[in-house]
Amino acid sequence: MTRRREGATSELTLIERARRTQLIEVTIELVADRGYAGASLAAIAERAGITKAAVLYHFPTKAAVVRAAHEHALAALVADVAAAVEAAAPANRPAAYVRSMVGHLREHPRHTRMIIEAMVHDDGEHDPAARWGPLAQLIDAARLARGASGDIDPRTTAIIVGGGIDAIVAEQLHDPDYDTATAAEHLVDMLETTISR
Amino acid sequence: MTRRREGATSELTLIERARRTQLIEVTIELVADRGYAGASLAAIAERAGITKAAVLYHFPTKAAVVRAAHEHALAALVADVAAAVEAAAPANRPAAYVRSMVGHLREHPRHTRMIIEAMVHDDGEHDPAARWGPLAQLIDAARLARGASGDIDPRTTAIIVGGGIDAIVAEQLHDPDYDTATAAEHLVDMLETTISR
DNA sequence: GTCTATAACTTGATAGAC
DNA sequence: GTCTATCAAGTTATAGAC
Repeated sequence: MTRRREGATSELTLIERARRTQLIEVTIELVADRGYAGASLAAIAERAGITKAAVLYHFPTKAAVVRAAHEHALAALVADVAAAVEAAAPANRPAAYVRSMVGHLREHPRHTRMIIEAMVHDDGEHDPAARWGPLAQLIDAARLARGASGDIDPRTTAIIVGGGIDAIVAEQLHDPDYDTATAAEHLVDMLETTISR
Repeated sequence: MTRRREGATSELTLIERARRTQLIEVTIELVADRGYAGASLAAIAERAGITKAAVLYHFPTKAAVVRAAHEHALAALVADVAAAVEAAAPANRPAAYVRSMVGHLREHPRHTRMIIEAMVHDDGEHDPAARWGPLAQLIDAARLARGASGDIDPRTTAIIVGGGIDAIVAEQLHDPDYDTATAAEHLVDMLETTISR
């Protein structure tokens, strides 16, 4: 009975890749629907149409399944935002960051819940600086490019804006009619005013 | 074997009130330390120094214990913020709201975790408008008092600022040295600039 | 008013048949 | 490669003794 290691995706057969992908997808759906607590091994197996033991054949532990699901959702977000940011001029990158992140989260609501759940629940392992660090750097660079001279704290600005993004997305999760694009522009306005000082 | 109903606190004896209070306190601590998932009936009973059955004598279900703990933390926050807001002139109330909420959450970190956990996890029952509604009203009133005329959306402003408050407090939870007072002033600045238009 | 004892169930995980 | 069968440990909750 061979047991799949957590990494080493390069050595997996096609059907194993498919199963892993399927398990990651149902786990994301499950976490989005019922939260971390509702994503039990039994529930994951049921949604995938296989047994608990079969799930644990493809992943060493339940935690590994959830971790893989989280990493999948996060990687998609990071790739999307990074592409949008790099396509913008340095002075406009903070705005591009806000717009693309709100846009991505709106377009992938289940990924969003997965990421939020992991952020809140992943005990200790989560580093907040990983969240606000990149935006803080973009703000610094943008201010340099614009020649702004006031003394703002990029860390706090990034933290506040990050929280604003989360809140906008959370609102849209509850009220699908909420206009996140306009809200994002509102947030961009506030950010622009702050960093232009 | 009489069974306590959930409400009707007025009819409780003194020692029952003490037990209820104690159970609420240990539950808040437990949720703050280990999250919703870690706050099992067994854990609550152990911290309170009684048995699981004894806990369920004072509350009908485990969910009722957690609900009571959440309501306790929330009531303290609301009372504190309401007092600070009412003490301020209408034009300054949005700022008072931000300062007092950040201040309260900083001074009661365990209550904070409890409230966040409930916000994220309380399935569906939670109404986001209850969060941004009051601040949106304060913003409206402040703009009226100042004679501001631009067209901002109080709802979105309130949502963004609420998210900013959460993010500041979350950061302080992870880095106790983070200066939330200064961060709150930063957020107040952004808010003031927005609503003065 | 608080306990012991236990019911009834779910959890994640393993061993071994096929 | 996926299954059945089983596991020990955890969960909430109840019944009834004291």
